[in-house]
Amino acid sequence: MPTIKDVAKRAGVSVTTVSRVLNNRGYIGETTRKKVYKAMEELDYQPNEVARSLFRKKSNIIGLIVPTVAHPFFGEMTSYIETYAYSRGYKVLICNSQLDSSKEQEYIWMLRRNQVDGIIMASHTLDVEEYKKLELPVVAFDRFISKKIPYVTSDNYRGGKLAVELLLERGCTKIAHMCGSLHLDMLANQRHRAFMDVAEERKVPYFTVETDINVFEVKKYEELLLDLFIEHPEVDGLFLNSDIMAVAAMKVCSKLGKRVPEDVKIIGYDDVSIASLVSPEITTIRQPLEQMSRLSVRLIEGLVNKKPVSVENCLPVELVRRGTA
Amino acid sequence: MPTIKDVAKRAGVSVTTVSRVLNNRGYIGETTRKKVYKAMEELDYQPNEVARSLFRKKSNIIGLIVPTVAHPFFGEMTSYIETYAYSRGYKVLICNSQLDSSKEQEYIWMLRRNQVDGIIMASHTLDVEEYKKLELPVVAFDRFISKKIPYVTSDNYRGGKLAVELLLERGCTKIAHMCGSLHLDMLANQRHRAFMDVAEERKVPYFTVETDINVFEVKKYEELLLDLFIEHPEVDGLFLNSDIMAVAAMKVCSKLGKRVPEDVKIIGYDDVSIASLVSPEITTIRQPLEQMSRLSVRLIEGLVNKKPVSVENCLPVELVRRGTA
DNA sequence: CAATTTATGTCAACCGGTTAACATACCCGG
DNA sequence: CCGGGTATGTTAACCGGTTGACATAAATTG
Repeated sequence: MPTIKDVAKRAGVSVTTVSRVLNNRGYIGETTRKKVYKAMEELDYQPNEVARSLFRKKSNIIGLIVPTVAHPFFGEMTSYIETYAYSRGYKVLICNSQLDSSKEQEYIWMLRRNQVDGIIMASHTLDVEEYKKLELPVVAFDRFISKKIPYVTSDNYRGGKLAVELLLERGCTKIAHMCGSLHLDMLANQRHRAFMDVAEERKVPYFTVETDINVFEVKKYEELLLDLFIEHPEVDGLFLNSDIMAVAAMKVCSKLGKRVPEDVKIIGYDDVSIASLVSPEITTIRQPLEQMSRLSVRLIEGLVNKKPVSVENCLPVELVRRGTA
Repeated sequence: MPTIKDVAKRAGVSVTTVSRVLNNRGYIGETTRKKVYKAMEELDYQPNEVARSLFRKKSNIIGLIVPTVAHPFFGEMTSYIETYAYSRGYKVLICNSQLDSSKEQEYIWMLRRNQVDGIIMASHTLDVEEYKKLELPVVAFDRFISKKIPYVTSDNYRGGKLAVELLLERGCTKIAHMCGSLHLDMLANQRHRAFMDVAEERKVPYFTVETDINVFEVKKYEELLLDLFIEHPEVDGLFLNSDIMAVAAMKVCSKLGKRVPEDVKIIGYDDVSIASLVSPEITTIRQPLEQMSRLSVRLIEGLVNKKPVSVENCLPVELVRRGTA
């Protein structure tokens, strides 16, 4: 790998001059500039960003911790985040925590050792205190940690409300909500809050199916839903916390000979691309994932540049009526 | 952020001693070691990996270029790669090229500037020459570039063969294959080769549906398949190059009132998790994605450590019989 | 023509570690 | 008591850039 010295030698100028060309500072003559560019080209030179990062104390790298990028929601989110971050001059180090808190802690340490400029946390299994200790810019995705740590979310309560209301509007009389662990302190739990509030207010019997703490195992979804229908065959409305769960629900219904939406109405969440790909298409609550992703990056940028940023960033959700409810 | 100097001062030892503790080299007394660890803990010190990378000329970062991590196949792959890489001491910088060659080129430059130890390329839209120029360790995913560049793939020809043979075994009389651009020089194109070979040998009429060069747009899949059925309503067997396409195919069939598998048999490819989640479950050709991912990382490691590695790495595929064929 | 402005160079320090070379000193065993 | 292993320190160079201070000289400008 050629270094700046090689470039200087080849162009017949000093290292300082090359650096000045590279960073566009100070006076540089046109001919010199051309000479330097030519030398760079001939040597196929590219500045060593590691050296630059060291000096500048800025790596232009964002750490992104997700449960797993294999889950379509986080896959899409990661794609949006990386694409936008790149357009802003940032690179993304990806971390799959599997919702395992010791892994999450290790990743945080690793990111710190690697001098990332900030961390977007879409997995939070640690105690609040651990996050507060971080002197790094941190943006939480879908979780409130403290008044100091900005977070991005969408209107989960409203999402939950819209979902149940749709089920009731469609005439459901016994409904269930399947969600992730309610022990993890995530704002997504507000969907369940809304679900219960509305169900109770309308005096509709309801059930809750909580998945394991550390699981995106789709097989598990099926089992749990099967159990639900075995215990409560009269359930005729299902609110699922993700579209993936909704797909699983459709399968379980089909297995049990229940027609969707005739016998059972199903409403998912997120509006990932698979939701509109299956048949019937899944009625769902759409989170503005692209906007949320971009906003996360902008918040990190704001923190990095010591600009004031708003702590609470809640974007609206939208009911997408399709075939399953 | 505390530096090694702060630790030295606090522990009352020299910087060299701290470094020796950190790197476990030379003689260190037990009491000194303890003092140093204690100081590190008290200061919450972590060594600056940027500085270390600079000195060692090794970043322990792998660049991963995929078309988009939003596609389940690449999402799952990325998850496997990152998890395995992390267990081997590597971090992963993720790049979504969108199958856009100028973006791909930019990402390659970026990765080089950032001194990654190697690149796993699962998107290759550039001319072969561009890749050969790279002095970096590169592993290609599903593409043969040159005898110098190791690649990981699975037995695409066999996969294609298994797929068509299954369709024929199931009695299909008019079949079609939907695949990505055949202009991108990917080993996945061998599936189409096999498809045609078998169809011709068995004298079964067949059609090819080629998607656009730069697309994972699922809407497009539907349109193309709809067009296919409008032009050739007698098609009764569909081989799709991904499970996502297969899901789209099921939807199109359902729209047209064709039952799967009774009227149309469908076989997908990859066996991503969604394949066994929809109903009916998708019959598919399984690529050993986890093994392929791990192998890619090991190849990078081998190249980094100047160990001899085999150029051709083709893993077996497997027919997974499920509900759609 | 003097004063600026422009253009470039030299030199050294710095970012935060790592490492080789060399010095010193203690402890232990033969 | 000498020699070698153990333990630690000092110093300086290095990784590949960046930057400020300062010097020099040519080109512009008023």
